[in-house]
Amino acid sequence: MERTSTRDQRLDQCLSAAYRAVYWQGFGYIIYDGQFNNMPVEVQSDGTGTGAHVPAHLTQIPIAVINIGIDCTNKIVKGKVIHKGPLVTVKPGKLVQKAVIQDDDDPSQTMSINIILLGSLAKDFSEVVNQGDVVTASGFTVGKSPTAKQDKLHPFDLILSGDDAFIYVSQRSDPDPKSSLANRRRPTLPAEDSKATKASKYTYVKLDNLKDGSTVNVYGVVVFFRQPYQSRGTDFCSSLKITDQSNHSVACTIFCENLEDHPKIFKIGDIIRMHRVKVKSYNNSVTLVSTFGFSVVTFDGSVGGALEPRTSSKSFSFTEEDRQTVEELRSWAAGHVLGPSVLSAVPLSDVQLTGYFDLTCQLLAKATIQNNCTLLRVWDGTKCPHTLLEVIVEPGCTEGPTSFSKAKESLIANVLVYDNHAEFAKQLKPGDFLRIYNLRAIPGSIKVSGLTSSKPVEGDHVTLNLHGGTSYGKGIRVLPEDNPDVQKLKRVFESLPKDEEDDLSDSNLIEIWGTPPESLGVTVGGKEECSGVRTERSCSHQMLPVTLAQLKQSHPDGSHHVRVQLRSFEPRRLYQALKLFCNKCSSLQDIPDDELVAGIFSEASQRSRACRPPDLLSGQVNLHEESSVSQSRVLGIHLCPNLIVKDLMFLEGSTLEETRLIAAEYQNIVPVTSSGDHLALLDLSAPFLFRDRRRYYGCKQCSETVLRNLSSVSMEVMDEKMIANTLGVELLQFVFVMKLELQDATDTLDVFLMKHALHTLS
DNA sequence: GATTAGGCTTGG
Repeated sequence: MERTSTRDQRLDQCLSAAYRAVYWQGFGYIIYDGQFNNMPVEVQSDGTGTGAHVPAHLTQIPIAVINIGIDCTNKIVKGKVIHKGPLVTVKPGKLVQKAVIQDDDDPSQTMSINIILLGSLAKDFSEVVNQGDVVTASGFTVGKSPTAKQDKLHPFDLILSGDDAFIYVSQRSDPDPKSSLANRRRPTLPAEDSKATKASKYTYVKLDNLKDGSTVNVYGVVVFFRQPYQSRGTDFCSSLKITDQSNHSVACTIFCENLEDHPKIFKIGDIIRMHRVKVKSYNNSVTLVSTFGFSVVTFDGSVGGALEPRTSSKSFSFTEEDRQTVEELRSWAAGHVLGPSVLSAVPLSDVQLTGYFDLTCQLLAKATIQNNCTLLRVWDGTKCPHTLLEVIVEPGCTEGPTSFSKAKESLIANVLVYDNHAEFAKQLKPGDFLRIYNLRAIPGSIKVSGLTSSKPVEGDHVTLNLHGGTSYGKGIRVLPEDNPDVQKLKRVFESLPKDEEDDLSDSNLIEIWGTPPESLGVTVGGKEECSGVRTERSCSHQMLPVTLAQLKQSHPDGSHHVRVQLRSFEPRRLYQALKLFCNKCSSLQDIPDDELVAGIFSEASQRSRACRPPDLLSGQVNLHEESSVSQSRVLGIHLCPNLIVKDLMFLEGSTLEETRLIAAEYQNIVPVTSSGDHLALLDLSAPFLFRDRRRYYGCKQCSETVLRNLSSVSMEVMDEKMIANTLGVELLQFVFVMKLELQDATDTLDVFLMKHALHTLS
């Protein structure tokens, strides 16, 4: 950021908006404070099955060709809604709705893509569109899918936001009688429906009616489960136990090669539907074992919960009858004790000194402790009443932030996971929402090969361990964003007081300040090895990322989350990032160099006449310079009568160097010049105050300096703010400013990062 | 159309 007028002007222009909008959150990501564009978006909900409302000039493109580079202008994407997530309030008034659509025109094409709807469109969509509807989207943008790895769907997302975005609902096959909007639509009988009707109707056997050797379809409520684990054969194995209204409980063993195909069970009480399980007798009990063509779908078990099927099945049928079955099982289960674990979900604040429990939490950081032991640093927004194990981690072993603010740190629990769970933890990423099953709270602290430090043995201590093995369902599961418990957690996090220093504490700043920029790895990375600008940093924000193109269209006051590449940054050296900022007029300027300041002092010194203002205590010091005896100068020293001598001194006629030397001895020096009988401050390009070895500057534009009636001045606290206030100076703030040039596939964006820096300068 | 597993902890 070299000092050029054009650059300064640009900075000035940008800053008033950018200052409000952009916060320094570590250099890895940006929060852009703005609201989603709230333009009304029409959802055409009374389609007749022909897509007649879609304007003719729009061209349909297949889902398979969607790519970040495509031109989305006048393009439409059509697909059947195979999954509809809940309407999520990211922040008050900011809605997000996620759905998955599948290419419906080409049955051989099974590619599905996530569509993300923002703002009012999200709300409309959530009210009007049902699973099974065929929708046509236009005015979308394409973003990289952050969940592609997990959901195995399309590598890109369709993002619908703002007034260009439209959803045309052209068909639906499964009317929801509860939706009044849906009822307004004409009953449709498109090909879709006949296809659905053709699908063989499944019959489900109650659990008290299982005949040995038969292959059946069943519904049940989960009373026990363990996460799938690698069997000694070719498959992963899940074992679970289910029950139903017959009160019989049946053990099930499921073998599937792919983890994806295993039942996605999150908690006891989940509802499960299995197709093609074989009834086998073992130890005089009936069991169910998966057989060829096995498929499974699970649902949340809470009464009134969303009816979101969790399945990897591409072709998946769900009828009104299914809906009823699920609801009936939910109601039935609500009145029955399903197992001890149903009560085992415990927040950190309720952790007992001894016992096992399930913890729903967010992973903030993780670290390898030993070959078979990984530390998970997690939180759920509540504070554990017991002293938790502290773990010392060797440098370079941590993924995610290595330190947090005090406030956040007090909410973080260290969980040690062993063996198979340490192995599983390799795939976890900071920010993931987790449920840790059968976590054990052990009273007292345990040393882990000298790597843990026990606090003084006072009060209650507790260590959280997830021991190896899968007995009692021990395990870890990553919960999806739309999970109701995850939503709850997010709300808790949002309600916590904002923690400004969370990502860049003072100590971190000081560390950066003292570190050559080259070794900072450009600070884009949160990982230890910051070797280049492409290091990835994940953060714990829960907003869906938007593209830069979308961000540029938004109003500049809300929060956005972008995933971008850093193209360039300025300045290259951190000290060059230090600027002066005026809170009043938002102007930004460089700190004047000593040469300029010395010139101002020198000029003022020559003008000075060492006057004696009537309201101050004044004295003079005659200076005879050895080098030129002919020239002597007079330093004027003025003190406020009602202030202690050392507290504030107005120094007249001194050079910069002299001022600096005197300022080393006296606490507050205000350099002045005289005009007639009155004192005046120097040109405000020079510091107006030398205090505690720091120099303070005032805004030329906003200051209205007054150095009269100083006799009546009294200050309760003598600090730079009070002094500036007394003198009519608008105090300039020290700030770090960096300019980043960001890019993604859609656009580039210049971003200014600002952070108040005063407390780090010494 | 073979095989896997068939809950039930204690320890870093």
